[in-house]
Amino acid sequence: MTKNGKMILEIIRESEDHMTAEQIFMKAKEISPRIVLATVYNNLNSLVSEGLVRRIKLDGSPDRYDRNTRHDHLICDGCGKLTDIHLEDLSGELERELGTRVVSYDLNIHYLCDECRKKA
Amino acid sequence: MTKNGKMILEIIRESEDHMTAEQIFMKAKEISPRIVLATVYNNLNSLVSEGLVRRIKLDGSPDRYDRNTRHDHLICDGCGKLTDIHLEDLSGELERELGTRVVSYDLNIHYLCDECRKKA
DNA sequence: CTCTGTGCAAAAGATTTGCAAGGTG
DNA sequence: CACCTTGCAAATCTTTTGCACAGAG
Repeated sequence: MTKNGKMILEIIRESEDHMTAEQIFMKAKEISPRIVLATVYNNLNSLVSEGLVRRIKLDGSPDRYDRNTRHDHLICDGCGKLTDIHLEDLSGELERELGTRVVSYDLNIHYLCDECRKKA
Repeated sequence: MTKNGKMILEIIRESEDHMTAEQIFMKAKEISPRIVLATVYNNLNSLVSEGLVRRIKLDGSPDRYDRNTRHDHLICDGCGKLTDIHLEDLSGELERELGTRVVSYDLNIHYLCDECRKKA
């Protein structure tokens, strides 16, 4: 793994929230000012295909990147806030129901967070 | 609902597969040759926010549009094939676990289809 | 007559690519 | 020396927007 790759993985692992490529790029520039956005994208693509990083596709905003430990996502339909939750792994159950090997799955749950529920 | 809106909804409802905006545009042009891609996008956005159509975001290819009946998706990581499956509704279970009202959820299961499994 | 959807062209946003150069082994 | 990542700029692809007009109510 390259220096830039390591740095980007580290940035993602250390971050509390789910960063966009742009945000990762900003952080990376603090460390290595000559880095360029394309390099961040290249590395993100590698990290995703190696399975070290997870890409989250959202409606109406750029992709987010997340450390790849098994968990699910709670998405507020009001403000777009994205939160990690740790539900039990459904893979076994899904495999039984489907009768085929499951590589992985994405479970994104849409809800309204407290603030947005109050407003509505 | 407008004429174009109805037509586009009809195209999506009648289609077996999960079409891109471009493909919907092609079909729409057969019916109404002066229609323009932007109009298709506008209508798709309306249909999605009215909840009549579901938008599926994929990695590395344009969004797909799907009739909005509760179901889940099987995505082959080899060839990208997208299939509908009908698992039981998990909303109740999720609400119990999360202790909050669930608006909806997306469950996308990654696997390898028969052909891709043979190749691998 | 007014209002909203439409066609059109152009813009915007996100991501990818081609290429030359640089660093590492 | 050979290779692969990088920086850079430009391209690409998808989707959105501004505007003038047409058609429906």
